[in-house]
Amino acid sequence: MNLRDLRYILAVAEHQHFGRAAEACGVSQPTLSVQIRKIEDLLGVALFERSSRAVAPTDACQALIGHARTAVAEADAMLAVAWTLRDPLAGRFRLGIIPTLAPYLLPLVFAPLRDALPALEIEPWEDQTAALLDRLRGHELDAALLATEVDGPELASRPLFAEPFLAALPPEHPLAGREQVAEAELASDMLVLADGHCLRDQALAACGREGTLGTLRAASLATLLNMVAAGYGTTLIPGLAAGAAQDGGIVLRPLAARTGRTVRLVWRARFPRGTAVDAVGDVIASRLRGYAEGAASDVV
Amino acid sequence: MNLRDLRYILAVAEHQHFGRAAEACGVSQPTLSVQIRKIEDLLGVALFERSSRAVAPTDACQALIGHARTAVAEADAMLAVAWTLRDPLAGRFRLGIIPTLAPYLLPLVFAPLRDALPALEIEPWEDQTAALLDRLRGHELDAALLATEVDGPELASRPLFAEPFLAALPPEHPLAGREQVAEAELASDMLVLADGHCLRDQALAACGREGTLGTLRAASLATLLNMVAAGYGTTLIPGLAAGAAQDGGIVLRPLAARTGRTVRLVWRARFPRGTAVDAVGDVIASRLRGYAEGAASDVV
DNA sequence: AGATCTGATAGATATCAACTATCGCTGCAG
DNA sequence: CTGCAGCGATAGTTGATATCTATCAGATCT
Repeated sequence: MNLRDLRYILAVAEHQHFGRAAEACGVSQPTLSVQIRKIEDLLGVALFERSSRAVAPTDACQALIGHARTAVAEADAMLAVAWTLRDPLAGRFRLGIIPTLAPYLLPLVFAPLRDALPALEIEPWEDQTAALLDRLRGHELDAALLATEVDGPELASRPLFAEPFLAALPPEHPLAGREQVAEAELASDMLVLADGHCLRDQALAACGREGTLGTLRAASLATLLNMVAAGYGTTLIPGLAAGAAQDGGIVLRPLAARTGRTVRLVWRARFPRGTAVDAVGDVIASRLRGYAEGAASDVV
Repeated sequence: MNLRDLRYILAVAEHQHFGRAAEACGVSQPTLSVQIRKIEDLLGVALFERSSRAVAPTDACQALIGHARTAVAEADAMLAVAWTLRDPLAGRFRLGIIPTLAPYLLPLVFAPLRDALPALEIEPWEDQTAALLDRLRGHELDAALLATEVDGPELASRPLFAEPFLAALPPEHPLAGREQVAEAELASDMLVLADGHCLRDQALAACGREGTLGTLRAASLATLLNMVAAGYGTTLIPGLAAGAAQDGGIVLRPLAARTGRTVRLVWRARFPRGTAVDAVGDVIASRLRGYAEGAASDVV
């Protein structure tokens, strides 16, 4: 049995006339005659009593037609819903963001995203890189903003913008007077984030350190900056966080080698809504265009 | 879009695996791949995200699958209901009966019909011939028991049994002493039913009269018999009414020429449930078999 | 009695879903 | 790191069938 068959039944029942029903269905009258006959054979019951002047639905038809109507209506509803879902730039878009990026990037891009993609309901999800990748692979996220490379055929990624690191120093620190700071000079008293933050590994790598110094494992950049402001050491922060850092009596200095990280958009290679991914990436990249070239502290 | 397509979608969504879904649908895996792709093109949205190890339904699929499930369930329900309607000897059967027959025939055939056709819900409808034929043509009756011939290609009929007429006389009537009465002898003082009763015309015809005598237009046989018992005249009653007539101080006599009427089952020639019509006719004819040959008054 | 309207039928055609065979990709294991 | 296995996609063919046009047969109306 076929949805088309059900539509034929409904049409004949409605018009009580094969010719007009056929016209309403956009087929020829013999088509309808043959198909109705086939359905009757299939169901084992006569649906219509034909005479030369009228077509009357049988009791059996009356009993069945409600189901037919519902089935057809549901199928039509499905098409209608699908039509509203056609726009790849509409609907929910779950976007993962790492914690060292979210508080500083989201305020920048949220309005541009809403303006450029009004139908796209972006749901940010903040977590560390590994957790985001797990959720991405598990179809719990549609894309993620990371600061690391990803490999494997399963995921695809695209760089959005470069984010330079800045040295964060207490005002009384010996290096605070410099115009710029060499990465290796921070190694001796640099404070870092807790395990799992990509920034932790990147900061350590930038200074040429492998292991860890001291026992502090800050859970957030805010904690780290407060510790620096209190004179417990130095740290290395991503450029977008400069605005937040300047409030608290901290000296920011560019790095001699302009070390930084690249913020990337990552998604499953097979994710069907590539258009939405591209659009989101475009908006963010365009908002941050020229950021790395300018002075980190005043472009934002 | 097709109900089969919807079943494919449901299968893939359930198994999250094209091969197993194909097996569940009884088709090959390429069939499923191609069809799912076609539906996706038709809907304009991706339903599944395929990777080499897993098949995951998209958000769009989640939004659509409820409709698909309902549509398929309704179609299945339709088939199930149709299966219960397959038996032509089941369901409602609206049977018209003329007033001069119903009170006497129904008590005879109701139990046999119920025993022979337990699933057939017979709904008797009592009215005069013309009204029954109207309802029959208007699909408001499935068949009717009449005592007249019907013609035209629209209706078909079948004789069930012959019903002889009897002369009903007041005990003091001159003819009451006879063994039998000649039809023409009743003409002078015969009382008849109101217009519209076929028995009225048949009684008049049997006595060779065309017009009407007197002003009485009895609405029922019971009225007529009471009038006869009261000595106002004679009448002619159908044989099956003999039982009712014998109670009331009336003399019944057979007619010399054995005049009578033939009770027929009438139905629309195109009525699809010919099996039910035949069965009902068989039961009634078999119950009344031999009736006309026996003595009218004691066979019943 | 002819005209007309109805649904049914016949035969041809084109669409399409199904199959088998095979490919390409991915992940695992020797 | 290289075959091996699993999975979905693709190609090409075949068979079923829904559809068409043309026509028939029955019934009603003028």
